[in-house]
Amino acid sequence: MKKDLSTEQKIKDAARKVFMTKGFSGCTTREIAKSVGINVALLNYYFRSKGKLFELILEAALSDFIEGMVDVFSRDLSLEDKTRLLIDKEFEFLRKHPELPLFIHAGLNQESDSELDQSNFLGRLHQTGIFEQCEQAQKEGKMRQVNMINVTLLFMSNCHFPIMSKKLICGIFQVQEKEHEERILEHQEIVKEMLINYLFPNTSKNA
Amino acid sequence: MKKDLSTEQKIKDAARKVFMTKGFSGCTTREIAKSVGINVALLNYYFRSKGKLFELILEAALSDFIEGMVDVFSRDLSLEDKTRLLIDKEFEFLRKHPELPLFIHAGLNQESDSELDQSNFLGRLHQTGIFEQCEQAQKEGKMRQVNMINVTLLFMSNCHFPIMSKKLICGIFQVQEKEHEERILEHQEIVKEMLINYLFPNTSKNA
DNA sequence: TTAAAAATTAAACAATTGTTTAAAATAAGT
DNA sequence: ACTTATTTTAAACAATTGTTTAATTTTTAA
Repeated sequence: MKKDLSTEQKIKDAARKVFMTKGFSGCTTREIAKSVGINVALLNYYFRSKGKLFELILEAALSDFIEGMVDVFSRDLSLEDKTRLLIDKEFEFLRKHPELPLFIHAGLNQESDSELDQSNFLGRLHQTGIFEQCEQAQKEGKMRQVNMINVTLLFMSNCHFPIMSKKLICGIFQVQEKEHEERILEHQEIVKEMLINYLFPNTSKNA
Repeated sequence: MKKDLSTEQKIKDAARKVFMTKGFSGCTTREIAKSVGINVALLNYYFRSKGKLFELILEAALSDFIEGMVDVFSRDLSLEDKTRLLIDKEFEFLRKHPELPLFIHAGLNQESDSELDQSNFLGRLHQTGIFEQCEQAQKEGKMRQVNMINVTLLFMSNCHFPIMSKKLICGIFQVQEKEHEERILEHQEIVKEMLINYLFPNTSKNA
């Protein structure tokens, strides 16, 4: 149905999959090459080194995640609706890419110093006007007075952590994958209600 | 002042530090041995292999974390007070061991199948009577009807994630360590209020 | 003191690592 | 058709990996 991608893209796809599940030092260049069906040397021909390839994948993963936020923030919606939509979209996205959050955090710790600033993710977020919208709502007393970093932490904590802690939760509570999925589904609703209630206390006193 | 520990313990301590910051496949046995000041072979003399040593450290890390919860749950306090105390203790603990959450999650993913059940963490939690206390409170309408897995997720998400996402947050928002610490300090209060309000909606309508 | 046990080391092991070199195959351009 | 780039490979490179063996030092105990 698909296929016939360029060799360069096929390597990227394979590297993404392998790096995601095993981490940078948890896999070998030969492993990646083998999963594409090419020679190891070709990997260094397209990308200069294992490290360079990894940075590329990590950067793309981070971008994917940020763009998801930008997409929601750019819409013409109330803050409450944006919050709800963002949480729903994020859970939906993470269900398809559950290994992403752990990969990003482990990956950032791998790199000596995060060259994360050059991507200008903050700029991308600013462009959406989300910060002004929050500032305005806070001025009008519609939104709780909370720093935007803390707002981001609230959102990310409650969306990302439940997904990335699957093994821990299943291990501690001795439940199977099936029940975990149900709990996550319910958690999605819990998080929406809790965050909306906390961030916009006046407008949503009736649950 | 201290020192004079057994060689076995010194290896464990060094391994913990190295594994925590670099992960299992991100470091070498020689690196650990060197940081203790011993020969590589001695590491395999006390612990049979790198993998065995790692499992030991991971197990201990998980235990540390669970025991913190058990300690709080075992006290004679109301659920609200236990929640507040648990969050405070957890943030305090994580400030001292910020690399712990990421280490645990990455470590669990490293292992083929989590032999996490044999530790009987669930049993340790049950012994504290926390589940009965919650069940009782939920029956009396004092606590929101939420599955204990979801309660745990709420607690862990909001305590662990803010700490483990330090590099990501500092990278995106272009802030230094100092400001991040301030945000975390504030976040601790935010999480306490938000969780208390959500889990015990009737008793704490006045913030 | 001396013999057995435990702790520690140096050296070697085979396997694997990321990367490079030089040759071969394929594609493109004329 | 022929020459030149481009893509791909096989092989080798030196370095590093976890682990083991055998010898040596240190401790224990009789």
